[in-house]
Amino acid sequence: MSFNGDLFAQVALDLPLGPLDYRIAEGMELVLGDRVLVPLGSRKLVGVVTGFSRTSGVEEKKLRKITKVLADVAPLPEEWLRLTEFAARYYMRSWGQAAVAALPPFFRKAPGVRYASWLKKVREVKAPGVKRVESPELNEEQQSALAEIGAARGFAPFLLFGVTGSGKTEVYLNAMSRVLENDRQAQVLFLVPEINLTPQLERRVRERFTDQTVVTMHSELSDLERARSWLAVHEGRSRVIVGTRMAVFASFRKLRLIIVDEEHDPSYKAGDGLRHSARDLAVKRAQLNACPCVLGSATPSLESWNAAQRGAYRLLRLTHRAVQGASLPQLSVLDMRARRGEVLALEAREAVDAAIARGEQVLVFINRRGYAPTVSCPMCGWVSRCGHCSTFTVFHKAEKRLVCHHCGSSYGVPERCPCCGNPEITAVGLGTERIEEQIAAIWPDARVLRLDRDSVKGKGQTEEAFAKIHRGEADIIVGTQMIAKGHDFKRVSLVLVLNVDAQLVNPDIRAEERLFSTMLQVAGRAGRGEIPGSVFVQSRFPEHPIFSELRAQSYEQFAQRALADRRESFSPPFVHQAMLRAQAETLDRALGFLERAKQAAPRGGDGITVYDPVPMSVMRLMDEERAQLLVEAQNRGELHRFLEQWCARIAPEPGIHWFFEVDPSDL
DNA sequence: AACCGTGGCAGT
DNA sequence: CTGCCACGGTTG
Repeated sequence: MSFNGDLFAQVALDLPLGPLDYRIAEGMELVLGDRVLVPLGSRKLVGVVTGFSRTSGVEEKKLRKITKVLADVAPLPEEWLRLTEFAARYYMRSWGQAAVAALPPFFRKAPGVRYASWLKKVREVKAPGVKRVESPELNEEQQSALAEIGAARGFAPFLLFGVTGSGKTEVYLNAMSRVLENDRQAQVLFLVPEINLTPQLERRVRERFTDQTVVTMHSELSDLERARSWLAVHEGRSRVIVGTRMAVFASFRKLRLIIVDEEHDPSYKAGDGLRHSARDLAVKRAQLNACPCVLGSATPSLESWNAAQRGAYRLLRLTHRAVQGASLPQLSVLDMRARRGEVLALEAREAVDAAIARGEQVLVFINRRGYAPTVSCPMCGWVSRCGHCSTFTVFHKAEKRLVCHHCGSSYGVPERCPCCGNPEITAVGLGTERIEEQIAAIWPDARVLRLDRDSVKGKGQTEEAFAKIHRGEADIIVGTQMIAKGHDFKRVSLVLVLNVDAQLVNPDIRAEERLFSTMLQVAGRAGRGEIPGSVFVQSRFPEHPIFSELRAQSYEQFAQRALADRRESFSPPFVHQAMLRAQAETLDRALGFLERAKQAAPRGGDGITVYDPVPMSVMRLMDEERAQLLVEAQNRGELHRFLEQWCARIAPEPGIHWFFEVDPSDL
């Protein structure tokens, strides 16, 4: 559809309103998907043309003219409009909020005086010189996975389930290569959880496609770089894009394949804005493009695993480690019940001694930054809390600060208890800093390296720290999640996992799934080279079924049990959920609003359950009190019909900020 | 969401 | 009488 004597255009703007009608000036060239500059009140905003009409239901005097067509960039393609329209409906936002937010900042802001010269810079492509690498023969399993992807016609979702080191990346790269070779215009989208934690993945893609302009898209790029990548893909100059969750909204000429690496990773879920799941939208987008979508993981999300079991996704398995000489590590659980106060069990200490003596490296994994999760007064029970959030503040010893990990506020450490004056306040619990300190005390001659968000600032330092490990310049590495992802540590033979118990008793239904996935990922760091690996997990719940599943390195066993639990407890993926969330100055205001909203809810069918409003687990965040209300439905279509009707009936209240979160990931 | 206009109230 | 702020309604 394009402008054809129509008088009005519908323009989607970044407002909680549907597209607005604008008059088209005589002689103005305009097509669907054009970015336009329009007046709104006293403002000038960039919007996207979503439709045309001969008439408008809006009063004559209200209608205003489109100021300008931003025609120096091609219009957004139809497929992109369909995607953003779908995302807006699905996640309960206006089309404009989904569409305009999906554009890089440079293209969603009203052009300034230097727009033209900037656009020239945006069109300059910088191609880093990389040597081509042909990365190895495929084994039989990899070949058959590749053949199935290659044989797919139209929309075809795959779940590539492959153990750590089984060579999923090779399958991705070959599938991409085929698509790029078969069609000179075809483009591929490669989604990754966090690009900075997997710099070698980006490098592998670049080394493989040296004849292509490979671009990246993630939040750490500057506005100029993001605009550059976006435009290169939009104009078809780049056919390979590697990016984080925002990249699912890139604009393509001819998207023919989507890869979602580590599809289970929680960072695919956006914690702000639309609150979308990039993985789910990737599947939807593949459907809109009638192309294959490959979701890959060693520990798939239970949603994807279930979809594969139902036959909705085609399951591809890689069961062998493709890495030469690598073997699965031996995993043992150390019962910590009888050893209160001990940080490291005797067996763990002996294993560290032995590994160091052999000149091998040890990884100590603890998923908590700082020295201790809180400081407390043993006399009166006072604990350090954030002044802006309902959270404890974490003690960071090196900086001598108490830091809120939710809002970032930091406080001085009091000399004595602010409550009773007791001069002996103590650090409670363990963090990476404290483990580093204790390990240095037990093994004074070992070279200890700590790797977490506080010890390395920025990409350069992170890469340098990893390089140090690879060069063998550290004996014991203490770290968080950061050390779990993607790295092939050739000299690591022993992994210690501390402090998993908090996750085992976490009421969040997804906590166990996340724990299983991180533990398996961490365990996979041991024994990737010539050296056989072993893993020790310390827990006070050694009988928990998750450990036998881990010991067997059996994701399938875990998934079967976890899915049975989910089915029994009527949890996702067997029900569909949405959350109505409200923020206000006081908790009572937020809860009161939700209660009134609940009263206004339409009569849902039997398949809909509307729960009572409750405070969120972190009730106060940055001086805002937060509460939420859960809605569950047997059927997704029914849930969305219900939400749409409900949304229209919710009366806004002053001082209340509210929104829906569809498919919430943490309750 | 961001802006404007209204109206209440404090300060001159 | 003026100026400031808070609130509520509107934006095409």
